[in-house]
Amino acid sequence: MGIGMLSHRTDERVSYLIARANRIIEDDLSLRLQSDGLAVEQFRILRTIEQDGPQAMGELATKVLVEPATLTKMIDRMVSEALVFRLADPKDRRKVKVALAPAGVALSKSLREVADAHEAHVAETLFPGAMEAMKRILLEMKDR
Amino acid sequence: MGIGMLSHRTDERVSYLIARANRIIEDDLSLRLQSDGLAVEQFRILRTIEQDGPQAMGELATKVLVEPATLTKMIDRMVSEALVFRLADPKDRRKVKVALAPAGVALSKSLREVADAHEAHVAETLFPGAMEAMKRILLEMKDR
DNA sequence: CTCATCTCAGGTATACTGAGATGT
DNA sequence: CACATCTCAGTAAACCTGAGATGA
Repeated sequence: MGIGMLSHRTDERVSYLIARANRIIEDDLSLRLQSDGLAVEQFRILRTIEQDGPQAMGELATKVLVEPATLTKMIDRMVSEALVFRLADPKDRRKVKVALAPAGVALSKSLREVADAHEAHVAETLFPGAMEAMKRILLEMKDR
Repeated sequence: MGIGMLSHRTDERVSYLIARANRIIEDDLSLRLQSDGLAVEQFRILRTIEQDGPQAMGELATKVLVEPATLTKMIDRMVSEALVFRLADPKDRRKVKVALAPAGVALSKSLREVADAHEAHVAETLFPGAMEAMKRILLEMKDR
Protein backbone atom coordinates (compact mmCIF):
# COMPACT_ATOMS: atom_id res chain seq x y z
CA MET A 1 0.00 0.00 0.00
CA GLY A 2 1.47 3.32 -1.06
CA ILE A 3 2.03 6.45 0.91
CA GLY A 4 -1.19 8.31 1.56
CA MET A 5 -3.31 5.26 0.85
CA LEU A 6 -6.14 4.78 3.26
CA SER A 7 -6.65 1.32 4.61
CA HIS A 8 -10.10 -0.06 4.18
CA ARG A 9 -9.54 -3.02 6.43
CA THR A 10 -11.97 -3.03 9.31
CA ASP A 11 -9.27 -3.87 11.80
CA GLU A 12 -7.30 -0.79 10.82
CA ARG A 13 -10.14 1.66 11.13
CA VAL A 14 -9.89 4.12 13.97
CA SER A 15 -13.49 3.42 14.93
CA TYR A 16 -12.74 -0.28 15.31
CA LEU A 17 -9.42 0.27 17.06
CA ILE A 18 -11.09 2.49 19.63
CA ALA A 19 -13.73 -0.18 20.27
CA ARG A 20 -10.96 -2.71 20.74
CA ALA A 21 -8.96 -0.46 23.04
CA ASN A 22 -12.07 0.21 25.07
CA ARG A 23 -12.75 -3.49 25.41
CA ILE A 24 -9.24 -4.16 26.69
CA ILE A 25 -9.37 -1.22 29.06
CA GLU A 26 -12.75 -2.08 30.54
CA ASP A 27 -11.75 -5.71 30.99
CA ASP A 28 -8.77 -4.56 33.03
CA LEU A 29 -10.82 -2.17 35.14
CA SER A 30 -13.51 -4.77 35.63
CA LEU A 31 -10.90 -7.15 37.02
CA ARG A 32 -9.61 -4.54 39.44
CA LEU A 33 -13.12 -3.87 40.71
CA GLN A 34 -13.95 -7.52 41.23
CA SER A 35 -12.82 -7.61 44.84
CA ASP A 36 -15.16 -4.71 45.61
CA GLY A 37 -18.03 -6.38 43.80
CA LEU A 38 -18.43 -3.33 41.62
CA ALA A 39 -19.22 -2.95 37.93
CA VAL A 40 -17.45 -0.37 35.81
CA GLU A 41 -20.56 1.81 35.64
CA GLN A 42 -20.98 1.77 39.41
CA PHE A 43 -17.38 2.83 39.73
CA ARG A 44 -18.05 5.78 37.44
CA ILE A 45 -21.17 6.74 39.33
CA LEU A 46 -19.36 6.87 42.66
CA ARG A 47 -16.34 8.76 41.33
CA THR A 48 -18.47 11.27 39.46
CA ILE A 49 -20.61 12.16 42.46
CA GLU A 50 -17.61 12.39 44.75
CA GLN A 51 -15.95 14.82 42.38
CA ASP A 52 -18.87 16.93 41.20
CA GLY A 53 -21.36 16.56 44.04
CA PRO A 54 -24.94 15.28 43.87
CA GLN A 55 -25.99 14.81 40.26
CA ALA A 56 -29.35 14.87 38.51
CA MET A 57 -30.27 11.52 36.99
CA GLY A 58 -30.15 12.86 33.46
CA GLU A 59 -26.71 14.41 33.72
CA LEU A 60 -25.36 11.43 35.58
CA ALA A 61 -26.60 9.10 32.85
CA THR A 62 -24.78 11.15 30.24
CA LYS A 63 -21.57 11.17 32.25
CA VAL A 64 -21.51 7.46 32.98
CA LEU A 65 -22.48 6.62 29.41
CA VAL A 66 -25.72 4.74 30.03
CA GLU A 67 -29.35 5.33 29.17
CA PRO A 68 -31.56 7.12 31.72
CA ALA A 69 -33.83 4.10 32.10
CA THR A 70 -30.80 1.92 32.76
CA LEU A 71 -29.46 4.36 35.33
CA THR A 72 -32.74 4.25 37.22
CA LYS A 73 -32.27 0.54 37.85
CA MET A 74 -28.59 0.92 38.68
CA ILE A 75 -29.36 3.57 41.26
CA ASP A 76 -32.16 1.38 42.66
CA ARG A 77 -29.59 -1.31 43.39
CA MET A 78 -27.02 1.09 44.80
CA VAL A 79 -29.66 2.62 47.06
CA SER A 80 -30.52 -0.82 48.40
CA GLU A 81 -26.82 -1.33 49.09
CA ALA A 82 -26.74 1.99 50.97
CA LEU A 83 -24.09 3.45 48.67
CA VAL A 84 -26.19 6.38 47.42
CA PHE A 85 -29.55 8.02 48.02
CA ARG A 86 -31.99 10.10 46.02
CA LEU A 87 -33.03 13.61 46.92
CA ALA A 88 -35.21 16.26 45.35
CA ASP A 89 -33.73 19.26 43.57
CA PRO A 90 -35.38 22.27 45.24
CA LYS A 91 -34.66 24.45 42.19
CA ASP A 92 -36.42 22.14 39.76
CA ARG A 93 -38.61 19.54 41.35
CA ARG A 94 -38.83 17.49 38.18
CA LYS A 95 -35.24 16.51 38.79
CA VAL A 96 -34.03 13.75 41.04
CA LYS A 97 -30.54 14.11 42.39
CA VAL A 98 -28.28 11.31 43.56
CA ALA A 99 -25.88 11.78 46.47
CA LEU A 100 -23.32 9.57 48.19
CA ALA A 101 -24.31 7.81 51.39
CA PRO A 102 -21.55 7.36 54.00
CA ALA A 103 -20.64 3.91 52.69
CA GLY A 104 -20.46 5.37 49.19
CA VAL A 105 -18.11 8.10 50.30
CA ALA A 106 -15.78 5.62 51.93
CA LEU A 107 -15.87 3.27 48.99
CA SER A 108 -15.28 6.03 46.48
CA LYS A 109 -12.22 7.23 48.35
CA SER A 110 -10.77 3.74 48.33
CA LEU A 111 -11.35 3.63 44.59
CA ARG A 112 -8.98 6.50 43.94
CA GLU A 113 -5.94 4.27 44.05
CA VAL A 114 -7.68 1.67 41.91
CA ALA A 115 -8.31 4.39 39.34
CA ASP A 116 -4.71 5.56 39.50
CA ALA A 117 -3.29 2.06 39.11
CA HIS A 118 -5.66 1.34 36.27
CA GLU A 119 -4.78 4.50 34.38
CA ALA A 120 -1.07 3.85 34.92
CA HIS A 121 -1.48 0.34 33.59
CA VAL A 122 -3.21 1.64 30.47
CA ALA A 123 -0.41 4.13 29.91
CA GLU A 124 2.33 1.55 30.29
CA THR A 125 0.74 -1.39 28.53
CA LEU A 126 -1.33 0.11 25.75
CA PHE A 127 0.18 3.49 24.98
CA PRO A 128 3.81 3.55 26.10
CA GLY A 129 5.26 6.92 25.19
CA ALA A 130 2.02 8.07 23.60
CA MET A 131 -0.26 8.64 26.57
CA GLU A 132 0.11 12.41 26.48
CA ALA A 133 -0.57 12.63 22.76
CA MET A 134 -3.58 10.39 23.17
CA LYS A 135 -4.92 12.46 26.00
CA ARG A 136 -4.49 15.70 24.11
CA ILE A 137 -6.42 14.42 21.12
CA LEU A 138 -9.20 13.02 23.29
CA LEU A 139 -9.55 16.21 25.30
CA GLU A 140 -9.95 18.20 22.12
CA MET A 141 -12.82 15.90 21.27
CA LYS A 142 -14.31 16.36 24.69
CA ASP A 143 -17.04 18.86 23.84
CA ARG A 144 -18.30 17.86 20.47
CA MET B 1 -3.36 23.07 37.95
CA GLY B 2 0.33 23.50 37.22
CA ILE B 3 2.39 22.25 34.36
CA GLY B 4 3.05 18.57 34.56
CA MET B 5 0.24 18.02 37.02
CA LEU B 6 -1.78 14.94 36.33
CA SER B 7 -5.51 15.31 36.43
CA HIS B 8 -7.29 12.92 38.69
CA ARG B 9 -10.71 13.80 37.42
CA THR B 10 -12.49 10.77 36.03
CA ASP B 11 -13.68 12.69 33.00
CA GLU B 12 -10.12 13.58 32.04
CA ARG B 13 -8.74 10.06 32.24
CA VAL B 14 -7.74 8.48 28.98
CA SER B 15 -9.58 5.30 29.93
CA TYR B 16 -12.81 7.24 30.40
CA LEU B 17 -12.33 9.39 27.31
CA ILE B 18 -11.88 6.31 25.17
CA ALA B 19 -15.08 4.81 26.57
CA ARG B 20 -16.87 8.04 25.76
CA ALA B 21 -15.44 8.23 22.26
CA ASN B 22 -16.43 4.64 21.69
CA ARG B 23 -19.96 5.34 22.80
CA ILE B 24 -20.31 8.27 20.42
CA ILE B 25 -18.78 6.32 17.55
CA GLU B 26 -20.94 3.23 18.03
CA ASP B 27 -24.07 5.34 18.32
CA ASP B 28 -23.27 6.88 14.96
CA LEU B 29 -22.57 3.55 13.33
CA SER B 30 -25.66 2.01 14.87
CA LEU B 31 -27.74 4.77 13.29
CA ARG B 32 -26.20 4.19 9.88
CA LEU B 33 -26.98 0.48 10.11
CA GLN B 34 -30.57 0.96 11.16
CA SER B 35 -31.98 0.88 7.63
CA ASP B 36 -30.28 -2.48 7.08
CA GLY B 37 -31.61 -3.83 10.36
CA LEU B 38 -28.08 -4.64 11.45
CA ALA B 39 -26.34 -4.36 14.79
CA VAL B 40 -22.76 -3.14 15.05
CA GLU B 41 -21.49 -6.63 15.83
CA GLN B 42 -23.25 -8.13 12.83
CA PHE B 43 -21.65 -5.45 10.68
CA ARG B 44 -18.23 -6.44 12.01
CA ILE B 45 -18.91 -10.13 11.42
CA LEU B 46 -19.82 -9.58 7.79
CA ARG B 47 -16.95 -7.23 7.06
CA THR B 48 -14.40 -9.48 8.76
CA ILE B 49 -15.41 -12.59 6.85
CA GLU B 50 -15.52 -10.73 3.56
CA GLN B 51 -12.00 -9.47 4.11
CA ASP B 52 -10.31 -12.45 5.70
CA GLY B 53 -12.41 -15.34 4.44
CA PRO B 54 -14.26 -17.95 6.51
CA GLN B 55 -13.35 -17.61 10.17
CA ALA B 56 -13.28 -20.05 13.05
CA MET B 57 -15.75 -19.15 15.79
CA GLY B 58 -13.03 -18.49 18.32
CA GLU B 59 -11.03 -16.12 16.16
CA LEU B 60 -14.14 -14.39 14.95
CA ALA B 61 -15.28 -13.80 18.51
CA THR B 62 -11.95 -12.18 19.33
CA LYS B 63 -12.09 -9.97 16.25
CA VAL B 64 -15.64 -8.75 16.75
CA LEU B 65 -15.04 -8.21 20.48
CA VAL B 66 -17.69 -10.53 21.89
CA GLU B 67 -17.63 -13.68 24.01
CA PRO B 68 -17.63 -17.05 22.22
CA ALA B 69 -20.95 -18.05 23.77
CA THR B 70 -22.46 -14.80 22.58
CA LEU B 71 -21.12 -15.30 19.08
CA THR B 72 -22.75 -18.72 18.90
CA LYS B 73 -26.17 -17.13 19.34
CA MET B 74 -25.38 -14.28 16.94
CA ILE B 75 -24.36 -16.72 14.24
CA ASP B 76 -27.48 -18.78 14.92
CA ARG B 77 -29.56 -15.74 14.10
CA MET B 78 -27.54 -14.80 11.04
CA VAL B 79 -27.77 -18.36 9.74
CA SER B 80 -31.54 -18.23 10.03
CA GLU B 81 -31.45 -14.99 8.05
CA ALA B 82 -29.36 -16.71 5.38
CA LEU B 83 -26.50 -14.26 5.75
CA VAL B 84 -23.87 -16.82 6.79
CA PHE B 85 -23.44 -20.56 7.19
CA ARG B 86 -21.29 -22.87 9.27
CA LEU B 87 -18.84 -25.34 7.83
CA ALA B 88 -16.32 -27.76 9.25
CA ASP B 89 -12.63 -27.03 9.16
CA PRO B 90 -11.06 -30.08 7.46
CA LYS B 91 -7.69 -29.32 9.03
CA ASP B 92 -9.03 -29.31 12.57
CA ARG B 93 -12.47 -30.73 12.95
CA ARG B 94 -12.92 -29.28 16.40
CA LYS B 95 -13.25 -25.92 14.74
CA VAL B 96 -16.40 -24.52 13.20
CA LYS B 97 -15.90 -21.98 10.49
CA VAL B 98 -18.33 -19.31 9.42
CA ALA B 99 -18.67 -18.26 5.79
CA LEU B 100 -20.76 -15.71 3.93
CA ALA B 101 -23.89 -16.89 2.17
CA PRO B 102 -24.81 -15.08 -1.07
CA ALA B 103 -27.04 -12.61 0.74
CA GLY B 104 -24.22 -11.96 3.18
CA VAL B 105 -21.78 -11.24 0.38
CA ALA B 106 -24.13 -8.77 -1.22
CA LEU B 107 -24.93 -7.08 2.06
CA SER B 108 -21.29 -6.85 3.07
CA LYS B 109 -20.38 -5.18 -0.19
CA SER B 110 -23.08 -2.60 0.29
CA LEU B 111 -21.69 -1.96 3.75
CA ARG B 112 -18.37 -0.75 2.39
CA GLU B 113 -19.69 2.71 1.70
CA VAL B 114 -21.39 2.81 5.06
CA ALA B 115 -18.06 2.01 6.65
CA ASP B 116 -16.29 4.66 4.62
CA ALA B 117 -18.85 7.33 5.42
CA HIS B 118 -18.80 6.40 9.07
CA GLU B 119 -15.02 6.55 9.33
CA ALA B 120 -14.97 9.87 7.48
CA HIS B 121 -17.56 11.25 9.87
CA VAL B 122 -15.47 10.20 12.86
CA ALA B 123 -12.43 11.87 11.35
CA GLU B 124 -14.22 15.13 10.67
CA THR B 125 -16.40 15.38 13.73
CA LEU B 126 -14.37 13.86 16.51
CA PHE B 127 -10.73 14.15 15.49
CA PRO B 128 -10.34 16.94 12.96
CA GLY B 129 -6.69 17.23 12.09
CA ALA B 130 -5.74 14.44 14.48
CA MET B 131 -7.02 11.33 12.76
CA GLU B 132 -3.60 10.27 11.51
CA ALA B 133 -1.97 10.74 14.90
CA MET B 134 -4.78 8.81 16.53
CA LYS B 135 -4.49 5.99 14.07
CA ARG B 136 -0.73 5.72 14.49
CA ILE B 137 -1.02 5.44 18.26
CA LEU B 138 -3.78 2.87 18.04
CA LEU B 139 -1.95 0.74 15.49
CA GLU B 140 1.07 0.61 17.76
CA MET B 141 -1.23 -0.80 20.41
CA LYS B 142 -2.64 -3.28 17.97
CA ASP B 143 -0.70 -6.37 18.99
CA ARG B 144 -0.28 -6.14 22.67
C1' DC C 1 -5.57 -38.72 29.17
C1' DT C 2 -5.12 -33.87 28.59
C1' DC C 3 -6.18 -30.00 26.14
C1' DA C 4 -8.75 -27.22 22.66
C1' DT C 5 -13.00 -25.81 20.47
C1' DC C 6 -17.60 -25.06 20.37
C1' DT C 7 -22.39 -25.31 22.13
C1' DC C 8 -25.82 -25.12 25.64
C1' DA C 9 -28.34 -23.65 29.77
C1' DG C 10 -29.42 -20.67 33.78
C1' DG C 11 -29.15 -16.44 36.01
C1' DT C 12 -28.06 -11.45 36.01
C1' DA C 13 -27.67 -6.93 34.04
C1' DT C 14 -28.17 -3.75 30.06
C1' DA C 15 -30.28 -1.55 25.85
C1' DC C 16 -34.25 0.02 23.78
C1' DT C 17 -38.92 1.66 23.39
C1' DG C 18 -43.01 3.69 24.55
C1' DA C 19 -46.12 4.83 28.10
C1' DG C 20 -47.16 7.16 32.37
C1' DA C 21 -46.55 10.51 36.32
C1' DT C 22 -45.06 14.77 37.88
C1' DG C 23 -43.52 19.42 37.54
C1' DT C 24 -42.14 23.79 34.66
C1' DC D 1 -50.96 23.36 26.63
C1' DA D 2 -46.37 22.04 25.32
C1' DC D 3 -42.21 20.49 27.16
C1' DA D 4 -38.79 18.37 30.50
C1' DT D 5 -37.55 14.87 33.76
C1' DC D 6 -37.81 10.62 35.66
C1' DT D 7 -39.82 5.96 36.33
C1' DC D 8 -41.87 1.74 34.79
C1' DA D 9 -42.86 -2.38 31.95
C1' DG D 10 -41.91 -5.54 28.11
C1' DT D 11 -38.80 -7.38 24.83
C1' DA D 12 -34.36 -8.47 22.97
C1' DA D 13 -29.69 -9.25 23.27
C1' DA D 14 -25.21 -9.69 25.99
C1' DC D 15 -22.47 -11.24 29.76
C1' DC D 16 -20.80 -14.83 32.82
C1' DT D 17 -20.13 -19.37 34.30
C1' DG D 18 -19.86 -23.99 34.24
C1' DA D 19 -21.08 -28.15 32.11
C1' DG D 20 -21.20 -31.13 28.11
C1' DA D 21 -19.79 -33.01 23.40
C1' DT D 22 -16.46 -33.71 20.06
C1' DG D 23 -11.95 -34.05 18.30
C1' DA D 24 -6.58 -33.23 18.32
